[in-house]
Order: sequence, then structure tokens, then C-alpha cells
Amino acid sequence: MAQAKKELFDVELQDAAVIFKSLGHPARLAILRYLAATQTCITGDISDVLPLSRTTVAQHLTQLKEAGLIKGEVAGARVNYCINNDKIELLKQFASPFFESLCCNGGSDCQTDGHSDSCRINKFNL
Amino acid sequence: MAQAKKELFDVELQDAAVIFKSLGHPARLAILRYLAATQTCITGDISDVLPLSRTTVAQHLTQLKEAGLIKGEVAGARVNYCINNDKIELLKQFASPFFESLCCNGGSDCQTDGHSDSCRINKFNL
DNA sequence: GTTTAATGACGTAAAAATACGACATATTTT
DNA sequence: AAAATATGTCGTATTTTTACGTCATTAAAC
Repeated sequence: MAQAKKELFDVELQDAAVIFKSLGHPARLAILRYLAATQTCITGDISDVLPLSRTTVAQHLTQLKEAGLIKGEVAGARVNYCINNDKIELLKQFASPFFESLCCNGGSDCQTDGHSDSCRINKFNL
Repeated sequence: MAQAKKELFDVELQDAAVIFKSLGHPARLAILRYLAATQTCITGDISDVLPLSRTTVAQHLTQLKEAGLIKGEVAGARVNYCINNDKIELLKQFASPFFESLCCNGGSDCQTDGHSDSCRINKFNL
């Protein structure tokens, strides 16, 4: 039970989910916002600015790095983190059309048609 | 430990995180896509189309409903689910500028300036 | 009225995420 | 060389998520 079933979905959806998931915690959004504000890619003293311990911040940074949203460049004893602009660009290119495709099928507001098998999609590959 | 610290962040960031989190699983993205495709708001037999049990799908639906991304209208023994267009609209209005603000500060690619305290933001309220 | 189908609610087990302290390592600074 | 600073790694505890089966309820079909 509780076995990973994520691989059974579209790779595209899996990839998107990883990104969205990494955006799914206020601390990580705050980190991204901070990195964007201080373009100079300030390092782990991000934890001075957040109500979290250094270790926890480091953990969030790792997650963001794994999602590809940030990069870390070693500079002596320090590590300079910064936004990965390329990935953000990709995210924008995926998210906008995706959101668009969700809502713009006319304002069908829970019409009570019940089953419409005509609209059924191919099994397990939706 | 592992105590909830999410409340310590901007409400705006908290709200956004809830939405992004709900998008952070391929099953939920698949459900949204399916609902968008079958505008007719088909009910829980979504589980026929996904590699997950009905109970698990119901759980994902609850999560999406809590995030406000979908609505469920009772129709007799059935429940018609559908995309909440208003919320998607709000999401678009938040996400686009947010993504924009992250990457468009000029292509500063991890410049090794080190500490730049001039860019420090107000503590704990970033 | 009884069966059938659909749903929500509950319980539960495994896995993942969250949060932190302690330690080791590497790099400046002195 | 020694002290101070920054970082990553490891272990660990708690919470949350994921996934499912079972049960009760409700509405439709017969």
C-alpha cells in the first residue's frame, strides 16, 4: 500500500507535478522571491531571513535545485544560489497553456448531463 | 519537531502554496485534464480512467475541492464534478506575474558578488 | 420493497515531507 | 597554525500524503 503510482502517468504530467510540488510550500516560494529580489544570488544565510533553521532551509534549497528551479555555484566556502531562468521560462511555457486549457471550454458550470461516454478518453493515458 | 511553520509566512504565499501543492501530483493533473476534456463534469467513475482505486481518486478530488480548483454538484446518487473556472482565472492572474517576477531581472547568472546586504529584505516578512 | 450502483466516511499501513540538532569538512580570517 | 564561518551530511522525530479496503448511506432501477 501507499506504493508509488506516479510513474503510471504521462511523463509530461509527472514533470509538471514535480515543479508544482516544489512550489507547494510557502517557504520555497519565499526563497524564490528572495533570490529574485537579491539578484546577486546570496547564499545560505537565507535562513537569517526566514523563520526556519539553516538545516531546514538547506533542505528546501535542495528540493528547489532538484526541481531545477534554482542553481548553486560554489564560490570558496560559500555557495551562491540563484534562479534558473531557463527553467522558469519552461514553466511559463507549460503553465500558461495548461491553465488556459482547463478553463476556456466555455463556462460549462457543472451541467448535469451525467454520463457522457462520448467524451471518454483512452484508458490510463489521459 | 516537524511542527507546522507555514503560518509564519505571507498569507499570499500560503494561499499560492496550497494551489501549487494541489497541482503537485500527476493524478490530480490528470483529473483536471480529464474534467476539462469532458466538460460535462463526469463523476467518480474518473477512477475507471486512472490507474488508481476509487477511494484514492475520491481523496484526490477532495484535495482539489479544498484547493478550490473544482466544484462538486450533487445530482441524485451521483456527484458531478467540474473545473472551477473562477479559481483557475485567479490562478492565472497570480501565477503569470509571479513567474515573470522571478526570471526577468536581467540574466544575472549566479554572479559571484557574494554578500550584498544592500538587497536585504525585512526579516520574516519577505 | 428489494436489489444495484454511487458516493462519502472511517480506519489503516506505508511512504514522503517537514523540521531540527549534531557532526564533519572545507575555506577564509586572524 | 588556530579560530571562525559556511556548508553539506546524517540521524531522527513528527506530521502529512498516498493508497487502499471496508462499511454505511443514499438514490435510482427493477
